[in-house]
Amino acid sequence: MKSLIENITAIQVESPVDKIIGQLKQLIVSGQLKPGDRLPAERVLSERFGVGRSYIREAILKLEFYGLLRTNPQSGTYVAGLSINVIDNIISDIIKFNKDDFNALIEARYHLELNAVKLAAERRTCEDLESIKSAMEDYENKASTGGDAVEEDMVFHIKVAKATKNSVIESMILILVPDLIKNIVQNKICGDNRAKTAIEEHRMIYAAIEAQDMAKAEEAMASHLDEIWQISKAGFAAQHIINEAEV
Amino acid sequence: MKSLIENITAIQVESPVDKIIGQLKQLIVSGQLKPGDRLPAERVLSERFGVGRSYIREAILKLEFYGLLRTNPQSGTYVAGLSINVIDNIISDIIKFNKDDFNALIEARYHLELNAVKLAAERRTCEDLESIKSAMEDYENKASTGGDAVEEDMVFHIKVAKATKNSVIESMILILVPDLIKNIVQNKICGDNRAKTAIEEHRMIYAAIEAQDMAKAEEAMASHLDEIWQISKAGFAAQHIINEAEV
DNA sequence: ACCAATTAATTGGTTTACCAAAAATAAGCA
DNA sequence: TGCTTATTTTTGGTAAACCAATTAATTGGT
Repeated sequence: MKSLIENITAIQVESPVDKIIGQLKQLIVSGQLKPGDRLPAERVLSERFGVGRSYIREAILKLEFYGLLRTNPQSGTYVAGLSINVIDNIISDIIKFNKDDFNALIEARYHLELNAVKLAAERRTCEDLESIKSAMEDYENKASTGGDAVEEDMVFHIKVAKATKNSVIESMILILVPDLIKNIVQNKICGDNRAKTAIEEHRMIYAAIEAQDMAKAEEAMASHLDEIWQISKAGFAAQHIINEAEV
Repeated sequence: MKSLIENITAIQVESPVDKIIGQLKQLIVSGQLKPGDRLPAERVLSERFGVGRSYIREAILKLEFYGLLRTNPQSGTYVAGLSINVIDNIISDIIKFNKDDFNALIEARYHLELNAVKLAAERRTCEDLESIKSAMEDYENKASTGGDAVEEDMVFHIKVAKATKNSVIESMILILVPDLIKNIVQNKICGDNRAKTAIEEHRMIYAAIEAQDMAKAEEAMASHLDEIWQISKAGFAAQHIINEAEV
């Protein structure tokens, strides 16, 4: 049964936009399109790649987000003035950017939040403190009534991220949050014991941020995340065993 | 003159998709659209918001990237099963996610790369070592001939990121790279002296990764980035002064 | 031969129309 | 009455058409 599923999923063709992105990459690495050049008109690309213009625009949009293209209305779309080597490297990863690797996800979160909590402790305003405390209490109320307070937990962490006053770090954590939630509920990390200890850990983190003690904040966050990480790894292993059994 | 420019830039209206995202947010926070619900059909939303369907699709695409929506072909688009609080928080930040805050950008990069280099030192394979060394030599060749080797520098850091074996961290660094380059060339961080010292710093980093010495790798990277950071801050201040003078 | 102004062609922005697949509904049979 | 099977409607996927603005070309005058 497992092999059947694998065959099916293996068939799935890469999305049209990724194919287009790959083609554009080829144009660039082959030298037909140099950095700084203007791209052919969207209509031309559409015809050349044998695909609707919608997909061309979608691909351009994606590459624009990564800073590889810059489009001037009524003028044209231009390749960034980066070296071919850089463009090549980045495009290759855009195509395969997925957050499905749970281990990588948890690990990235771990490092990000450790840095975030330190900055938060250093820079938090009184308003930050208020909103963090409020989120913490929401979590405690939900957790003490027995429900899984995964979302409330995440709000707590989001509020901490906001206190960093660094919009880039905040955005990165925000990007990971939905996938983290998916991971946590999937591996059933939220048990009664866990909720109790998490409440204590949150309070430790909050206290450290309030005291603006960066070292203590980092330590508290590390122990908080470490536990989640361990459970996640165990859950992942268990899931793996189940999958193996299906073969 | 400054005030004139400011007035012009202040007029810029938010893009249609951001407006749509804001509307969708309103639908959700107002309770008309609950987590898990299916969104109205794209055509309906298009008519309701008085805008073309392309924009609706674009907005959905963006929200999908952040994990807030999930669209099943030929079935419908669904709101993620997250609490309204979480969704509200995330959407608010999607609209204003820009990497134009150079201080935040450099700072985020600093922390990301410090973590990355540690992981790279721990996990690098022989192939990683090869590609890092190759990138390093490319940089040295370019820098020693006098040219600004900003891109080559970035390739070096990208290769280090690849060695972390963490696709999430790698992708995050990749997202920042183009903006980092923009910042560096804008602030003219690349001088002759700088290139010389950077070569030495790169070699230190490489040596630490080769020796799999995590602590040393972190230290080397920190001193490397610290210098860039200082110059960047100085450049930013100088730019600020220039802008002020224009008033 | 050179410059200015007007026209023609091309651009990305935006909307609309068309398509196959999936769901929901209705009809027909047991 | 209950279940299966057509059929219709609705869905997102895809392509094409229309628009205003910009740019290039051409024309006319000097």
